[in-house]
Amino acid sequence: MSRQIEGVKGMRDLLPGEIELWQHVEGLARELFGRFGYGEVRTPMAEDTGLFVRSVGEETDIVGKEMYTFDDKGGRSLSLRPEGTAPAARAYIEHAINNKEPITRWFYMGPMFRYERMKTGRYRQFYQIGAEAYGSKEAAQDAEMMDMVVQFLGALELKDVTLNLNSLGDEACRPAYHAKLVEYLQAHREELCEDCKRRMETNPLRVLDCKNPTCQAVAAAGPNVLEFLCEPCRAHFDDLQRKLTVLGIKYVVNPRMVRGLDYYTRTVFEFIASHPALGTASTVGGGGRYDKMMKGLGGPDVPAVGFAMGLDRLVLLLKESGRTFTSPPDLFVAVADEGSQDAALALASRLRREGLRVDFDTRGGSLKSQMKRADKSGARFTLVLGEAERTSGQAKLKPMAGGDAIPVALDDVAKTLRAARLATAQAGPT
RNA sequence: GCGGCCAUAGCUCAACUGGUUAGAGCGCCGGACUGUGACUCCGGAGGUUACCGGUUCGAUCCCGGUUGGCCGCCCCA
Repeated sequence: MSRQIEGVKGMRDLLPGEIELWQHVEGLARELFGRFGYGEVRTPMAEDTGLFVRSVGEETDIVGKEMYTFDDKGGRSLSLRPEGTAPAARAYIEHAINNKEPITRWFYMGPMFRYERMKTGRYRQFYQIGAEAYGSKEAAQDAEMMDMVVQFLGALELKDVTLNLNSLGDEACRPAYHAKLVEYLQAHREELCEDCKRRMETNPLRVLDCKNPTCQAVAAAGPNVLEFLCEPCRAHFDDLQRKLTVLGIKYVVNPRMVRGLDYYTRTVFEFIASHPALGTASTVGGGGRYDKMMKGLGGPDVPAVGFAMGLDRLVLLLKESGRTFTSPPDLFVAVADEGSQDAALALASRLRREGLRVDFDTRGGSLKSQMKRADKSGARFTLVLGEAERTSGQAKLKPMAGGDAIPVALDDVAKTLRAARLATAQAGPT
């Protein structure tokens, strides 16, 4: 018995009706990021597994248990990319971009893959829009990038998104904090939940953002990462906050925000949305500075800062807002008699060549059924083409929303429709 | 990876403690109205009740497994 073939768990199809939302978000990103001087890059979906192990970190959940890893026929270990920063860095290094220009701004969008349990706003193939800025260690670069995200979320008209900010220090000051934190946690070991007892060994920073109330209390009373920052890190963080203020960007300093990727130094940030539809998937974007990663991958010693947003979650919020982004046809061409089929096909072709969106039922059928189809298509006007129109060269544009039909010469249809479209645009969105 | 809930038409859901031919609304197609959609009325198509197995005279219903979906934990986008 042949079983129905289904899509892979956690990977879904995006069909017309929904895809317009995705295109809207992607289009805004391309336009806006371009304004900030970011150029689009596309890297392969699969990379050498070692790339992620060395950048994201062997002990992270992402690398430790969420990667789609497989051997190709040549015996190489490949992994479907679980995030976009490492592949972009690899490309930057491989093409020796640092020798060509001092500052490089890149953005990317596309699918990422993580093998994990699905729920709202979380999929095994999910989509990110991200950006990376290479070559500047200045806080101004961090601020510019956050400004770009803020402007982007604004363009999407998404409300109730909070910017959370923190600094994790660098190789000069982090070890001291790390040691102090472990020492503190050891002393309070019995108050922590089971997970946190384990985290103490594997990744003590993670205890800081445990959701367990008791753990939160312990963490809150413990050493504060910001108080351990060395002078240069302190100055960088202060500078960043000053610049955000200059830009009018609101933020919250959250000294207990850590992130699940090991490559971050100094600045880390997250954009958190409060909409209930997201459930526990409230982080719509996040990123930070990774000044040491390039060198760690065997590349040049180039500082960088980057972020990624979850396109799936942005689309979810946009869907909740109830806004629609479909563009219905300008005109539906209906055929009154079989003898007019060819003329209708040719008319539609001509109008499309002139830039209009034209729908046309190639099956023909009764005029009534074509009218139903025209109604459903959402077309603003319908033109019925039959023998009478062909001989007279005159037709009528029937407004589907109601009102009087507009008489029009068959040669002037495009002109008339464009004028109508303009009139609507000037009247404002409805 | 752990815990809980769920799966009937394209969609949202029915089917009385296991009992003939699994229904409705919406949607789709056609007609009433043979050159004009929406509203109304009439008709039609569409199901191996997710899949596999078990209990039973008999399973959409009870049991087990598989697959998929939802929620919490974990983690993240």
